[in-house]
Parts: sequence; C-alpha cells; structure tokens
Amino acid sequence: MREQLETLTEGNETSESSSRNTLRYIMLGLLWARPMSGYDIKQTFERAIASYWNAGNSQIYTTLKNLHKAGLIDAEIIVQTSRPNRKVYRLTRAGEEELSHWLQEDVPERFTKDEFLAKLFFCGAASDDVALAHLQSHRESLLKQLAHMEWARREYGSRPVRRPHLLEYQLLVREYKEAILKAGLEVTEKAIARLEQRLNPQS
Amino acid sequence: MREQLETLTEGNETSESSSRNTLRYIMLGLLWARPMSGYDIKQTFERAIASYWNAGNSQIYTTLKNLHKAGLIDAEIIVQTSRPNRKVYRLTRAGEEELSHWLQEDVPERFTKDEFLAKLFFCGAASDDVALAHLQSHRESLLKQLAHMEWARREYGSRPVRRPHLLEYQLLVREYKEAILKAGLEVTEKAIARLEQRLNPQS
DNA sequence: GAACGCATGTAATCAGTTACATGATTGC
DNA sequence: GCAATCATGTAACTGATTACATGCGTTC
Repeated sequence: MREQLETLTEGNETSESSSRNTLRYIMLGLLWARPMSGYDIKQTFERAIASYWNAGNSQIYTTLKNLHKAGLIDAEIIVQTSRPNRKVYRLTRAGEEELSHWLQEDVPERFTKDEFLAKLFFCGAASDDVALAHLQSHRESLLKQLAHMEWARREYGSRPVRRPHLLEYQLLVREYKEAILKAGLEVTEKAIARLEQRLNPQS
Repeated sequence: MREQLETLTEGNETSESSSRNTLRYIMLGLLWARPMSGYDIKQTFERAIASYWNAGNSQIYTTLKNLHKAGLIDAEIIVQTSRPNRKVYRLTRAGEEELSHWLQEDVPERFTKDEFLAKLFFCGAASDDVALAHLQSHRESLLKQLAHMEWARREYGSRPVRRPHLLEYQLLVREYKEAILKAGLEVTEKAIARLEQRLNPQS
C-alpha cells in the first residue's frame, strides 16, 4: 500500500524507536508534567485522558519498569507509615529527549476503532428494537462522558499547575473531544427520535 | 473495578462466546450481507468501514480460517483461469445465530484510542510550530476522510443491494461519522487560525 | 520492463486485557 | 463487619501489526 524504499539500508541508529507504543510516550509526558507514581498515573488517566486513551494497572506498572530499565525515568521510594510506600518516578534527560522526539514526529495515520458504529452498521440484520436499545445506551454513554468532562473542568481546570504551557493544549483537546461528543449526541438523538416515532406512532 | 459474582460457577455452556473479538462479528456481518472472499472483505473494509474499523490481510485470512473451523461459515472454491482462484465464504445457520446474538448484546464500554489527541495533549512541552504542523496534517487527514466518504456515497450509496434493510443503518453510521469528522474539522481549523495569528501576526 | 490489480496465506512480534495476588487504613 | 481508597505488581492470554512469501495477467 505504501512503498518503502530500502535503498538506504544503513543509518538507522539515530533513535532506536520510531513511533507506536503510544502509551510509553503518554507516560513520559505525564512524568514531564510532574513526578508521579504508577497510582498517580492511573488516576490521571481516569480523570483527564480516559476518553481517548487508557491503560490498566498491569500495563502501567510494566511500562514503568521498562522505561526505568531504558534509563528514561528515575525511581525514588517514598516511605509512608499509614499507607503503602510509593515509588515516584521522574523524567531523566534522556526521557525528555525521547518525549521531545515523539512530539515532533508525525502522528501515524491509524484507523480509530469504534465498536458502537461497527455494531450499528449491521443492525439492519436485527430488529429496530435492538438498534433503538443500542442508540439509547450510547446516548447515556455520551452524556456520561460529557458530564465527566464538565466535572473535570471544575475540579482540575483552573488550578495552578507546574507546567502552565501544557494547559493551553489540554484545553484544546478538551474542546475537541467535547465537540465530537456533542456532534455524536446530536445524530444519536435524531436517530432515536426517528425510531421511536416509527415503533410507537401514537399521538 | 467491576465485581464479578462467581456464585454460579456452573452453567456457562450457552454460547461459548461473550462479546469482544469484534472483527469476527464484523466479518460474519459482511458475509451475511453477501458471500465473499477474503479479498472482497478487505476491499469492503477499505471502502466502507475503514474509518471506524479495519484489519490487515493476515488477520482477515486467519479469522476466516477460524470461523470456518468453528462451523460459522462454509467455503467454496471458485476456479478461475486468468486470475488466482477465489475462496468464497458464506454464513451457515450457526453463523447467523452467532451474529444475531452479538447484535443483541450490549456494546462494551471501552475507551476509544486517539493518537492525535494524545499527542496534542502534550504539545505544550514542544513549540507552537510543532503543534501547528500536527493540526495542519490532521486537517488534511480529516478532509481526506470526508472526501472518501463523499466518494463512497456516490460509488456505493445508491445501488441495488441484497439486503436493503442494512442500507438504512449504514447511512446512519455514515451520517454519524461525517458529523464527528466535521465537528473535529471545525475545532481544528479554529485552532490553526489562532496559532497562525500568533506565530505570524502581520496584517 | 515496471507498476498495479488480483488473490492467498504464514511466522514472529508487540500491545493490550483479564485474572490473580496482597494488605493496611479509613469511614459507614 | 463491609466497602472504599491507597498502593504495587505477575502471569497468561488474546488481538493486532509487521514482515515475509508467491505468482499470474494487464496496462502504461
């Protein structure tokens, strides 16, 4: 599909990584913003990132171990008495470079999975009731996501942060995500109205 | 996170599958619409589904083999002279039931990855030029996707099909996808304008 | 004679999910 | 006494990508 010129087979030692592995870079980015433990990272995902990326604890902790082994982050154990100890990680110089390299790289054009649309596409093979139920629960899901963004905006939107310049792009991302959620909601609600009309044409 | 009651450990022979493995079901759905070869399936992905799901040839062919082994599809070899032979698959009764079962199941709430937003989120750690470049190439990508949908509408939108009832939901999916692409485009263009203004404030 | 369309696959690897495992403290 | 929050991980598995492998016919 895309031709790959292999005329220059040598000379690829520059950086030993070329995109993908997005999670690694997201985590580097988070640790650039401030030093954090695996637990903190998980929290940040849930609070601020979950609508376009997420990871389970298992993946987070193994990735932290990898990043540490690769020398991109340093670890420090914070001893606590009435709570389990924390391992707090912070970016090294090499980690900063890796992050900056990723930021400058083009975003690879990979398709975005959407299981809802995939199922809806085939709803003609089921009944309209089934389609309606999916649309309704999708609407609930969208409303929940929008409510969560609203909550996050209040809770974390206007607090002093260590990296103020990050805030601007975080707002942009939120604006983007909110816009597409709302656009999806509109189409969903119109479709629900149409179907309800058809299935239940009283009044 | 979600508790799983294991009080009823027995009794799970009903259907040996419970969601996930979306690709399998998409392929069953496509074969329900009409019998197809792996090659046809790949084409259909590219033409009609690629914006919210896709798969490489390797995955398509191995999945076809699995579905066949599971008795959900039948295979027939179509001998051709001036072209490689084709293996055309069609749904069995068991396959239809599996599909219908999936269609009635709730869509599991899994987050949707978006590498563009993930990178944009951290663009405060780079320069505005970098962010601008990403936004511009994202705009191109959105325009390309919209153009492709336009093309698909003309090419495949108004032709007789074996399963006319499918068409309605396919149109809805297209409408949905188009709406969110346009919403994203709008935000992207506004952000580009803002950045260009800032980086290059002549006139 | 190069590139493209047709047509099918295998092997190795990587990313991501699920299940499992532990344990103290705080609030209801 | 029960659930939630804090806190860190390992092992097994499944889903998805990348690289590799083949080969004929048609069009430029």
